[in-house]
Amino acid sequence: MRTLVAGAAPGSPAPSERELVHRFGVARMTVRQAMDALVVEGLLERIPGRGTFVARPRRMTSRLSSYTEEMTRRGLLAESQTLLARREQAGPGVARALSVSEGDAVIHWRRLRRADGHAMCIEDAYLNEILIPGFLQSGMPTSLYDALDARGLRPTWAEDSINADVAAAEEGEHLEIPAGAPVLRHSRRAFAGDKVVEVSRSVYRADRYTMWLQVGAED
Amino acid sequence: MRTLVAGAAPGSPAPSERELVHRFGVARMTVRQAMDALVVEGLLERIPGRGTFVARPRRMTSRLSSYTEEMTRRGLLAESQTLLARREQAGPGVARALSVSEGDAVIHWRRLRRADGHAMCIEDAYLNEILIPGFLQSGMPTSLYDALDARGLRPTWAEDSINADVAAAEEGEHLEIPAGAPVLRHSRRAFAGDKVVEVSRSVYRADRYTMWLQVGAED
DNA sequence: CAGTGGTCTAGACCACAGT
DNA sequence: CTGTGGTCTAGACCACTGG
Repeated sequence: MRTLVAGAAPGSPAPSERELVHRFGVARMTVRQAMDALVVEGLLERIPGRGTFVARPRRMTSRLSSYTEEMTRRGLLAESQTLLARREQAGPGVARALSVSEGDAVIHWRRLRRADGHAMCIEDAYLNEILIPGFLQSGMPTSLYDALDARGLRPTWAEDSINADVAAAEEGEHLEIPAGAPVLRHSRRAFAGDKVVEVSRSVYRADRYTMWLQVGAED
Repeated sequence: MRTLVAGAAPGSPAPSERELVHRFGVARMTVRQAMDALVVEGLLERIPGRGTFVARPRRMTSRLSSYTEEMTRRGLLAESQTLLARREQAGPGVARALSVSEGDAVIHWRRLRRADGHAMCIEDAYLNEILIPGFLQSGMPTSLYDALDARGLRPTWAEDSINADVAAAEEGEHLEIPAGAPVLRHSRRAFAGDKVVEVSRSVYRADRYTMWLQVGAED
């Protein structure tokens, strides 16, 4: 049934409901229910009195993308340098954010991230070790989200907070900016289903990074 | 029909389809279609073999909200002081962002925004005068988004960019911070359908404002 | 005008929950 | 077992579009 839409160009007409009734020998309500599913998926568009058409792809609500994906999209080469990767006991803040108990084992992964060789941000990621046993031993992956994906834990949504601040001294050293230079701080709780799979705090050089996002959905 | 769901607690059962058939004297397909609409809206949840229930509110993909709505949600009183409201000719940047031609008439509206009486941000909004004729003459509304809504132009999605910076001298005067203090800059192109209805640049005091958003969708 | 989607009827059989 | 939603049939009338 989806084959009707498979490679069709946006705007091209789909077969009419009554034609599909004859072609498949089913009732029109049945045809309509099948097409309804494609309409809510955004693959088809009905226009009363005219017909049903292949919809132009709807603008997506901002998808959750990793640093690597984001930089690649900007045409930059993403690199990461691990500054720290170890097992820790969750402190009160991290425990609450990860929805674990204080003292539970978490993985703390700090990376300096570069784009085209230039220091861009420092990211502190915290992961629930229960969800990804053996993560540290298995060799650190390049992309955290890919690694989570391989375990069926790719985050699909997140709660983010963003604010402006100035760099602390040690942050400035890694980012190659003076202490007190403006930075963008980005905190994230990333979810797969209703499980928190990642909590992270990132600090970006304000002179090199502007966050882009699309909010809300078209229609 | 929605009254069936109006004040009901999440998880409470809705009347069964066959009961509604008897109550309203319509066919079951009709009842199902009406309920289907509520299901896709996320108000009802079907459980085969058990019944239909009032759904727990779905986590929303970040909705587009105005400053007023956002502050209200935080429990703060939003206030606005108009610093400037006039007709201008679009410069190159604003023209491109608003998808109009350079020199076309645009409305420029600058406001100092407060929360609980404290200076929070300065917002420069640009509107396409073609879309909202007589806007300046009709008395400035409190909420821009409400005013657009009344004209059927409530933005449903936007392209945002966010970065960190330091306050310029005149910004600092309005925001009551020294020049050079950290600020969050937020630019927005807001759309209703595929029409750009608002282009804005806001500058927030970093010490008072953290942006919160939810990105991606559950499921 | 003929063709389209939008809506509706009055039944039917199925798989599945709970008792 | 009964009741639920899931699916389906074979029609029907409507409002709208385009030629």
